[in-house]
Amino acid sequence: MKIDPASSADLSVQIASAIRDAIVTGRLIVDQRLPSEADLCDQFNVGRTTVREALKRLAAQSLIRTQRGATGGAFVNRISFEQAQRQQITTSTLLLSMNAISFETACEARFALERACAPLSAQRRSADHLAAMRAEIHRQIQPGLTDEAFCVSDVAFHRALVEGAGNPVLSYQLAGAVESMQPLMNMITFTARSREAIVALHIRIAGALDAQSAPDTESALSDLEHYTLTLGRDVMARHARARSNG
Amino acid sequence: MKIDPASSADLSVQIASAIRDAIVTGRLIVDQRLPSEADLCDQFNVGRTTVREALKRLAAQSLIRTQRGATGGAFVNRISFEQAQRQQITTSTLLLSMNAISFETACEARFALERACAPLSAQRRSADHLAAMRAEIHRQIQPGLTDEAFCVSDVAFHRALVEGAGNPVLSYQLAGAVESMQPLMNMITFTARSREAIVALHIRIAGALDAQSAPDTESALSDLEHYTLTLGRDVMARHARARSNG
DNA sequence: GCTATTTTAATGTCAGACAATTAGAAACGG
DNA sequence: CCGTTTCTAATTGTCTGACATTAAAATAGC
Repeated sequence: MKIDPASSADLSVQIASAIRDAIVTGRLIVDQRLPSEADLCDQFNVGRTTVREALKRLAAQSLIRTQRGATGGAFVNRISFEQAQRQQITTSTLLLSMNAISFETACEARFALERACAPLSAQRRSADHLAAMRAEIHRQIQPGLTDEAFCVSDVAFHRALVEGAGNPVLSYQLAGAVESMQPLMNMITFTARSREAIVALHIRIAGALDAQSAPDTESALSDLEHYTLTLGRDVMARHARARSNG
Repeated sequence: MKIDPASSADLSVQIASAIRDAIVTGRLIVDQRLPSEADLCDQFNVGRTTVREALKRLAAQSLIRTQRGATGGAFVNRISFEQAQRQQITTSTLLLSMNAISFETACEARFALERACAPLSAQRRSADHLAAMRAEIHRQIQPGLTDEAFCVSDVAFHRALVEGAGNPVLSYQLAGAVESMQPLMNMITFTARSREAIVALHIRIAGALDAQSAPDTESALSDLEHYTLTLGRDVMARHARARSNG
């Protein structure tokens, strides 16, 4: 592992890259201890500040974890699905909020991805998944439910659908994608009437999965997409009218 | 923005979280300049080292960028699709390589996701996308092509398919997912015979998209999935045999 | 042999200094 | 007055040395 002190790039960036590369290519393996900060200073011929900033960069990406104490140090971290998903969600959420993504585009992507797991979910969903979905449906018809709680329940419903596919990789990718689009979705405020329609579609989806019918699941999801899109357009139109009037 | 000096968590972690929160919730907006390091030291009542480590953590997530000089400082970064995707790919690649994901699981997820954009791609693909796919097919039948180059071309082919859907959000999610699974896919070494079969399926896919037929595209993709799975199983079996013999 | 204490090796934080970079202000020359 | 050069100031990047904190291991005491 070498760095180029003459390079214009910051030393801490170079060191972080060098170590990251060692991890990605497998030269450093999970749970292996990195040299101590002092050793790294010697190896790279830099001050401790610089080494530490490099390590913090890697820690921010969950590539390493650090431990204090006599037998402490920095260790290559086995990244978990949860950690990876959390990072993906913050990145994607910011990406979407900062880049003027239209509601139509987000909605289309979201349901396209979700439909991807419909056949698998229809085939494999367990009784537990169905029960989880129906529990969320039941929550969604409670009269006093706030908009926020409705949205949370909505996410939980769709997550159960995704989990039903029984593929952790798919769950990871889809749940992250769906969740990162949630803020955009949440711009829709739900009238009593629209909640009713959404719950009706949720019931259709749960029923289709219960019957293990992939086509019915997909068509119910498509209908939900179109309905969501309609709701979104209404909200946009109302906003536009409000802007031009006031 | 406040931190708790009594908390067990590292100060630099707390400070990074506080600033991250301000960015995610929109209290700090894109291109806005953060206070200088010295100001942040005063605000949080910590040393400069601590502030700097917090900023490096945020920089590692592409949440901020820093600039030296008189009017320099740390600025909220507008994260680009490319940046976000690069991060997602390194995270996902490590996640998969570190968590004993079976080839079957990865393969299933990969093609499920790719099939998600088949209908959109069939509907919207431009002549450019078709041309790009056919160019890759042409490259793939070159006799002297290395395995590596074949894989690269394969990724490019599928990326063109995904881009054909004309949805940047979908492209971002799918291209990242597909690319992060590539190392697993690359374990397959391609015989001349298997290349031929794969190219034939690529031709079918391109043809289906040319004809704007979503069902044909999906079925060709499914066949490619099954064929890839077969290849993968063969490789695994060979490896297992080699291990038990040697 | 068990418990309490000390040692030790590591990371976490601080303070102060200097280097490097960059924009803008000031000085200068035409 | 304008363009060029030089200086200045603000800011991040790096180094050094010190001390605080933590946690495991070695040691001492009983």
